[in-house]
Amino acid sequence: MAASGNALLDRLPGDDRARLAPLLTRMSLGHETLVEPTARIRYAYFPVRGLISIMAPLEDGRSILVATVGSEGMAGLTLLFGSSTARHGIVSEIAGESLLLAASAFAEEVGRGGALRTELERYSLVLMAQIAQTAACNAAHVMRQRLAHLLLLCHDGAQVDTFGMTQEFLAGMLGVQRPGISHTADTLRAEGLIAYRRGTIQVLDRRALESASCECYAVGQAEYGRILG
Amino acid sequence: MAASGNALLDRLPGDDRARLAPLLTRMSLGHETLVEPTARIRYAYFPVRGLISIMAPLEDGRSILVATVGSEGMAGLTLLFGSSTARHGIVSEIAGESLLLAASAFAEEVGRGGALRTELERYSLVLMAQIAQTAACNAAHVMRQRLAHLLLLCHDGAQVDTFGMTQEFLAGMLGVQRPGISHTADTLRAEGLIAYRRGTIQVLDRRALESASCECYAVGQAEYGRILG
DNA sequence: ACGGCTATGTCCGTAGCCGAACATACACCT
DNA sequence: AGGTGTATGTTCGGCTACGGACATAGCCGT
Repeated sequence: MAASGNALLDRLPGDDRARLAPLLTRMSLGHETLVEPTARIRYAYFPVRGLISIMAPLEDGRSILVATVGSEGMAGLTLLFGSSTARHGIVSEIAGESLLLAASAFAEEVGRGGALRTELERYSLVLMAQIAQTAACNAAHVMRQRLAHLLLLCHDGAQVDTFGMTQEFLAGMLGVQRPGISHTADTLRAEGLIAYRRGTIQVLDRRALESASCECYAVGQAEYGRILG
Repeated sequence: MAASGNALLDRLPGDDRARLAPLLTRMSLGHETLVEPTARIRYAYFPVRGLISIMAPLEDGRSILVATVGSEGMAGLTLLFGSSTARHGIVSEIAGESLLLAASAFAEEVGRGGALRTELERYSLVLMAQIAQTAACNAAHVMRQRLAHLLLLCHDGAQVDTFGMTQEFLAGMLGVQRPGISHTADTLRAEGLIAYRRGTIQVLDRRALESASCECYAVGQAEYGRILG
C-alpha cells in the first residue's frame, strides 16, 4: 500500500492501514477554522501537508497558539479519550491536505484497542510535551525567538520554502501585537533569514532560523523522536 | 470503605478501590522534588493534601510551572501511556500527604482497562486543558493576575488559609524575578487580599483574590467539572 | 545572647512590548 | 486604468518586567 503521507498512519501495520484506508477522506484545506471552541469535533484530521494549529481561546477574544500539528500528528486528539466537544479551536493555518476520519469511525477504530490507539496514546504524550513547552516558552522567551520557532514549524508543515502567511496571523498565534511582528520580521529579513511580501513568507536560511529560535523547536523534535521515533 | 481524600480514587467503584487500597502507601511530603526531569518515575502520586507542580525545564536552568496537581488529580500521568521517563520535574510545592502507587502496580492496574484507566484518561484531558491554559496565560496575562491565580491553586491544595510558600518559590514557578513577586505581593497585601511573613502566606480574602486573578483559574475549575464532575 | 542564614524590601537603569494611530503600497476586481 | 481592500511599514508614549545590586529583618542554631 502506498504511503499516505501522514507519519502516524504510515507507522501502522499493513492490516490496520488497509482497514482504515477506505474510511479516510482526503481534503484540501486553506486558511480556515476547522473546529470552533465548544463545537462538536466531527473528524480526526491527519495532515499530509500544511499546518494545523490548536488555539486556546481567551475571554478578551484573542486565541493563543498552544500547539501545532503537521504531517507528523493528528488534530482532534480529545476524541481518543471520548471527548467530542472541543475545548480549543482547530485552525488550518497553512494550506495543505489532510486525511479526515469521521468521529464515529475513529471511535470504533480506537475502541478495538489496536495499533492506532497505541500510536495515538504515545502521540498524546508528545502533544502534551509540546503544549508544556509552549507554556514555558511564552513565559521565558522573547518575541524574536518565538517568531523564529513558529516560522520553523510553518516551514516543516508547508514542506516548501515559500508559503502563505501574513504578519496578522503570526501576531494572533503568538498573542502579540502586529507591529511587533512587523518589526521583528524585518530584522530577520535584514539578516537574510527570510523574505516576504504580502501574505507570503519564504525561508532563506533555515539553519540561521534555527539559531535564532529558542530551544523549544529542538525540544519538540527531540520529544517526538524519543517517544515515537 | 473510608474515603481516601483523593478525588480520582474516591470516584472509583468499590471493588476497584478495594483492590487498590492495599497497594497504596501514604506519605508525607514537604517542599521537595519528587522526580527530576529525565529520571525514572517510580510512583504515581495521588495527593490528598498539599500541592504538586509539574515543571518544564529550560536550557538556562530555570523551570516553569505548567500545571499543578492537588487532591483532585494525579502526578506522574505519563505512566498511563507507558512512559516511565519524566520529561518534566514533579515537585511537591506545598507540604501535605499523597498516596503512592508503585509504577509496576500502576501499570498492572491500568492494564486491566478498568475504572481507573477510564478515570485517568479523562483526567488527562483536564490536565492537557490546564497546561494549554497556562500557555495562553503566560502569553497574555500580567504578573498580578498570574500570581493571584497561583495563590488560589496553592490555597486549594493546602486546604487551609495559611501555608508555607516563599516569594522565591513563587517567582521560580511563574518564571519571573523575585523582586517582581515582592512588589506584586505587597500590593495584594496592601489591598487586604493576603498576609505573609517569612515563608508563610495567608489568604485573607479569597473572593477578592479570584477577582484579581485572570480567568484561567475559573477555566481550570470549569474544565474539571465538565469532564470529570 | 549571639551569629549566621535566609527571606524580604527596595532601588536603579534598561529592554521589550503594549496600545494606538497613521502612512504606504501591493494585489485584486471591475 | 482606477478604485478598493488588505497587508505592511513606521511612529510614539507609556507600562511592565528584566537584571543586578544592596539593605533590612526575621528565624534558627549554638
